[in-house]
Amino acid sequence: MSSNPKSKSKPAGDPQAFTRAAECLKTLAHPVRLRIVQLLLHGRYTVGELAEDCGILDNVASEHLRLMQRCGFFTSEREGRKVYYQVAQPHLQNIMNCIEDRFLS
Amino acid sequence: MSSNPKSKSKPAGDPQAFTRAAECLKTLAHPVRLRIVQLLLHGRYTVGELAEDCGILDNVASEHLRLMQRCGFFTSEREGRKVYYQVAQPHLQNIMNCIEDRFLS
DNA sequence: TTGATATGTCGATAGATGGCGATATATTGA
DNA sequence: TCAATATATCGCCATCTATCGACATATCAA
Repeated sequence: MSSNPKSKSKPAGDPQAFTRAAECLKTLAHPVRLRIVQLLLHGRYTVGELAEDCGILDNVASEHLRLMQRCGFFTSEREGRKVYYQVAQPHLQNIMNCIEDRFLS
Repeated sequence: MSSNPKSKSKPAGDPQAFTRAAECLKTLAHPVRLRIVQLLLHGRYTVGELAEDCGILDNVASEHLRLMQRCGFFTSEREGRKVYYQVAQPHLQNIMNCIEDRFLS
């Protein structure tokens, strides 16, 4: 009998997968970006609308959105001079549910 | 009719809660720390065992563990000269399930 | 006690990150 | 065309982060 009965066998772990996961989590791990994800899970918003809600400059919001878009979280559509962002990664809802469950309730 | 039918009302968001959530997520957002969480969700391990599995120096593993312990992820128990770490935060399993679902399968 | 093992802490350093101002691009309307 | 609006990008800089080597502490066994 091992002193560690739960782990007769260690879970397999592909280091590259952990690296990719960590990159996406790091992108999520910012208060403004979490708020943006929460908002976009409830609808479409423009850069300016998100910036105003978060109390940040438009260009800063634009950079946060670009980071998250690179992770595949969002897509964007231009309508006139405005650009609407929306959620593209289905798992974002699950992860946000976990976060809200732990921190926002 | 709004052009944004999903969000008649924006979700409430306490900025401090987002800050706390972001701090914990940032702690999780590191490939080695993700692997450590995964291992500890399957059993108890010592600093040296975790370091060896991750291919890092013992003192580096110790620092990762200290960071995560500060977030309340783990507790530790000394047994002789070894220190065993184990999961203390119940939500870790849920969040790790989401991450494994997205990246490790 | 002494030496070996296991873990923890500290200081230094390289690299990454976040936010700002300035500037660039795109779109619309006068 | 020109000016106004909305978004995106760039360079700079202050701050944070990860890692390492060195050292400190704790425990055990001879």
